[in-house]
Amino acid sequence: MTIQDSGAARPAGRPRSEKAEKAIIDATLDLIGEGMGVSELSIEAIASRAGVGKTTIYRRWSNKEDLVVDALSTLKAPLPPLSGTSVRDDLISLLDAMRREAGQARTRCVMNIAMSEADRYPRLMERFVKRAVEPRRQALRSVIERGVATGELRPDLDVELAMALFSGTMMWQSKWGPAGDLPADLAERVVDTVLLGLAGDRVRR
Amino acid sequence: MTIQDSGAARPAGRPRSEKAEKAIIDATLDLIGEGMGVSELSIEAIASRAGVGKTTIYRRWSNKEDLVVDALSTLKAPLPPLSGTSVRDDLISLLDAMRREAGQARTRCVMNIAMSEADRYPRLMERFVKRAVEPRRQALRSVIERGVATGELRPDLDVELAMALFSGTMMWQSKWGPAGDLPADLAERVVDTVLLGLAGDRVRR
DNA sequence: TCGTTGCGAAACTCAGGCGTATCGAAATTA
DNA sequence: TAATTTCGATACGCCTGAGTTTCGCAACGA
Repeated sequence: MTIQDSGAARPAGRPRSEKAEKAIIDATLDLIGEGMGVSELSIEAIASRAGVGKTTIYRRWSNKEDLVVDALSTLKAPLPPLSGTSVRDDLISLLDAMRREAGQARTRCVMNIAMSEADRYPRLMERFVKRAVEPRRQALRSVIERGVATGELRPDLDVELAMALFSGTMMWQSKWGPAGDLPADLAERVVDTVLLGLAGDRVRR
Repeated sequence: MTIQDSGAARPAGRPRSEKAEKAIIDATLDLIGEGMGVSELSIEAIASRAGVGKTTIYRRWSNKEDLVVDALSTLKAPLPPLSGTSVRDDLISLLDAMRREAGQARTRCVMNIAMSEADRYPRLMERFVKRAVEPRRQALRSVIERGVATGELRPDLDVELAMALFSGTMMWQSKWGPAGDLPADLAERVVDTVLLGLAGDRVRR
């Protein structure tokens, strides 16, 4: 029985530095947050930014894509708590979380990569979608389906189309809307506009 | 008075080949259409694809960005004719044009570049927005404003928000929607859903 | 015919980045 | 203390691609 016996036997030699590992991931996300695409990222720049030798990177990841996959996987997707009192309130909570995230440069840059480099790096996207996109999509779907069930939303509603309405509008605003932060009441205005419809009660088909 | 005196005096020597120029632009757009980002594009690949020497490129453009700016500037933005009979019909025409364009690989790749590389290549984007985005945006705005004026749309409608609703939804569908072509009736369904609202006549605020 | 300019092809220099190897120092186990 | 492994730093060979130069030929005006 040695002093250290937690789980697998610790191999001889100097242990790997967790600090270095974290610095590498952080440097990668930093550079992505400065607008670099995956192809512009260089291992040398990451090593330099992290204050680390290239060896330390290659000892852990065999190439750039593996590193980026891991780096993006660390991005959490903390969803806002939903009150559940009304569909309108929950939708506003979800969309307002999107609005706040769209104010962060890093989030915007990651979304850029997701939007444009999905075809070139399928492994990367697969994990990113599973980790970051799917939970949000599922939350939005649940709220909308509940609305249909409770009668707050039309019974014949196309749920997928409704999801595209909300997500697409917020995405569009963050990309092509007014520069700087999105207005604080944007989520509420989007939700009310979508729920009520552009025609108000003028159109009956 | 010489034989040739049309406008500026023709300089001595072999004239530049318009065919080569066209081949260079086409090759550039081809490569973009195959999913290449601006930074992945190489002058060598363009020259090779165009069947042209690098000299012939550098004689016309001083660097890659200038070439890409010119190449994207040649993309026309033919807007669909609008019947003007109803706002609903015109909206469907506009959105259906978006849907059809989203089916072309080249259009999707150009949009990818527009979405993700705007910050890195501001000159490129400035011209592209002016040439391709602005006309569509203006057409959509006109239709919506007309709808407000005629009473087909709510008088208190936020026009910019409405535009984001339509554009963002179509964009979202083309990027994250079902693989392959978008369904033929998508534009109509989006327009009717947005006009009527998700709540139907259930919500009065 | 002669001078000029454009053509494609090829060779060139230069910069940057990849992935590997080697170094002495540091951290750990035995 | 000895053996082992990682550390950051640095150098290395290699490749890609930018932008330039040179070459022999082609297309034009005079």
